[in-house]
Amino acid sequence: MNEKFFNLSEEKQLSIINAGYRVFAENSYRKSPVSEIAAEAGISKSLLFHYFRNKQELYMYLLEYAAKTTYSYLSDYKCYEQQDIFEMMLRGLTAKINMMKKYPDITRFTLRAYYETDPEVIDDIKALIGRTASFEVNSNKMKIDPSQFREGLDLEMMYNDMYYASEGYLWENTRSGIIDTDKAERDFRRMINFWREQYLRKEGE
Amino acid sequence: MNEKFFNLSEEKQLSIINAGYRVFAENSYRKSPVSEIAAEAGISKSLLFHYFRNKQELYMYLLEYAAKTTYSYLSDYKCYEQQDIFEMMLRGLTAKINMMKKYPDITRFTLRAYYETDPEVIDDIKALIGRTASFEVNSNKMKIDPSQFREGLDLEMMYNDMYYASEGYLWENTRSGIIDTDKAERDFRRMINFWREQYLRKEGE
DNA sequence: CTCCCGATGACCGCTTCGGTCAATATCATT
DNA sequence: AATGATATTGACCGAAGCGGTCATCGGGAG
Repeated sequence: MNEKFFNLSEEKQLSIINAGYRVFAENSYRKSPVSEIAAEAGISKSLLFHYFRNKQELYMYLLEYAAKTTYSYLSDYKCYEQQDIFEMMLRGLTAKINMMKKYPDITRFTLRAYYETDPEVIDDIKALIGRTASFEVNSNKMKIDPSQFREGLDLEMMYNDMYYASEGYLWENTRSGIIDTDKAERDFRRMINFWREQYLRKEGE
Repeated sequence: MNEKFFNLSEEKQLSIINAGYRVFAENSYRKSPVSEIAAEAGISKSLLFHYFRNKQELYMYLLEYAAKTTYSYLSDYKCYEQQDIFEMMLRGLTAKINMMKKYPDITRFTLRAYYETDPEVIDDIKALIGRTASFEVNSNKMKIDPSQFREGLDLEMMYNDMYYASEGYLWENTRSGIIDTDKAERDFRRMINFWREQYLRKEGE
């Protein structure tokens, strides 16, 4: 790819990147027109092909950028260093929300990439997945002290409930395209407090 | 549309309908090729155009069929007649799961239709939504007796939690295309029992 | 043998796509 | 103002894919 892309203002770069995420998130790789990305980014198709040799290169740049970005957000918010599972949850969700503030469609893009089957990109995608997947697994490695929770609580079910509810909320509020990130953050805080109230052992029990 | 379509065996009709749901669920209306639907249904494109005058008519048939099917499943399982909120939840989810057994992509299709913007179909879609939306609203009309729940429980949060967790589970297990419906039903039962345990007032409290 | 009809492959005109390129607009330097 | 280098574009191309049509095929009933 052309190094001149990095000389662009961050704003311009962002508008291209986010246009790419939007279009590739909504259509399969093959049916995502480069022209639509260029138009949405406010530049001509020719110029876009000036920065990226072809469609495949553009796509792969976006994919790798997404992986790097996701990892850096997760690191910045110290999601996996928490011992308190609620705190971990909150940080993870806050990280995600803040990432979506800057890259509204990056999550949908990544997800669609995960299931992409086009022969032009599938090999590279799988390679990248294999290279990055190892980070996410250790979310289950947490050693949590059962004594802090209510008696008889099924911890696995608790985790499932919280995980699925978060995913469900995000999905429900993402699929229309735009999400009110501030409201989402407030809702998450409320939700996690609710879970604390529900699952944690009460004083004197 | 051509009445001869209804003379086909149910199996053949199903294969056409489900092929349509799959393709229209994965691409926007405009980018969904009729040829792909025909191929997946195991018939020629010409024959498909023999049953449906054009793409628009095929789409609208699928959409109305989806609305009718959804309504009939929800009715059959008596989802909205329940007084117990957990029972209502279970029935609603069971209905959905069983519908997906027969029509694996109908939910994704309906959802995508909801956000479709193509001028060729948008007016008809909105008309149909306006005609059918009135059914779904009354899920909130339930009069539930707060005394059966744990003291101080935020009922709205409880409902949100259950709703989003269900959506999250379905989404997480649907997006790959195939869902193990039997496992999903077992998981839902487990989940709802977990919620009962969590939210309901215990004996002697 | 023939009539009928379910079913198809070949085909058409049109649009859209990825990608190129010559030409223009922009701007700093002299 | 002239020059040259760079940023940016619109017009264009060949190929592919699209929705939709139609002449034709094949097989079962009479």
